[in-house]
Amino acid sequence: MPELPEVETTRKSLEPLLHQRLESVTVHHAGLRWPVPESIHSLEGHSLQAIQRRAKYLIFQLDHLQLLIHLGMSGSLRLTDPSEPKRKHDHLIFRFEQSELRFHDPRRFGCVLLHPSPLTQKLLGTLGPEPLEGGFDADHLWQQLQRRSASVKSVLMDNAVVVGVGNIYATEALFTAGIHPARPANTVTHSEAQRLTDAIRQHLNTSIALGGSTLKDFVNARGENGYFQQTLSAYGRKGLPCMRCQTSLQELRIAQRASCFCPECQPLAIDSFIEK
DNA sequence: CGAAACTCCTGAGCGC
DNA sequence: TGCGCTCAGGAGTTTC
Repeated sequence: MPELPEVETTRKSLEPLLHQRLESVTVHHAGLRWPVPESIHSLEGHSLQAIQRRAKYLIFQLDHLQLLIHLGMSGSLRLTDPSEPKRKHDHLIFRFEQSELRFHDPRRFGCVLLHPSPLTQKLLGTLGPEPLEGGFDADHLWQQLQRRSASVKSVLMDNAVVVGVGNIYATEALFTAGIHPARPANTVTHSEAQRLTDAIRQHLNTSIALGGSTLKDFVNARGENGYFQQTLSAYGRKGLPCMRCQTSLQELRIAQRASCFCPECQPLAIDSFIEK
């Protein structure tokens, strides 16, 4: 699933398209998260000037027009030779001068939209700060956590608080910071918020440095797990020994999402963490 | 306003 | 070999 590091890696990998002219757009399946607009064809004939990322959105600047793409749960963008046969779930094909860009998304949770529009302005307008930029720090996070009684994990995953922290990074950051995922957000101390902030940045930066290795679904030609998956300490490790204390990891469902944690390293009871 | 449930979708994994 | 089931989950929408 594309997390922020995968989206950033995708952005960088598409730089060969810069300054190429978009010859045509072919829509094979318009039924994404929102319908692909007919006006997508207005991009034809324009040249790609820049590719930016905001949260998990990619924004393609084509002269004065902007294309907004979100990869959802299962989306990917691939540069291919035009002679390569279309794969199942290749929903859009952007034909540039030198190569083709194909939007592939089996689950169709992604979207391809022209920006700005009322919808895209709403989508981008409610986003919180980027986790790797200056607007995100312990003060900001702590203030946001203070006003919420929901679990700290669900607040971390709220895009209005900070963008780009999905289930994997929230799970890992909470483990690293030693905070139980079900802790009410407003019980998190400022120093814990500092640890969380540091852990979120650390995990995102590490993953970007590894090229945003695909996580759960990735298996290489020899059937081995992806490298980044082997660096995970908590996500998907229910029943396995904690890498710190060997205690068996447990799993909760928080806001409909699997949440693994170490009951020793991430205590929930108040007296447990006050002693430390 | 916040919180929690619900929704979209397909492929993988499993039991039979 | 294949059927039916469950699960995975980003994030907008709905309901309270």
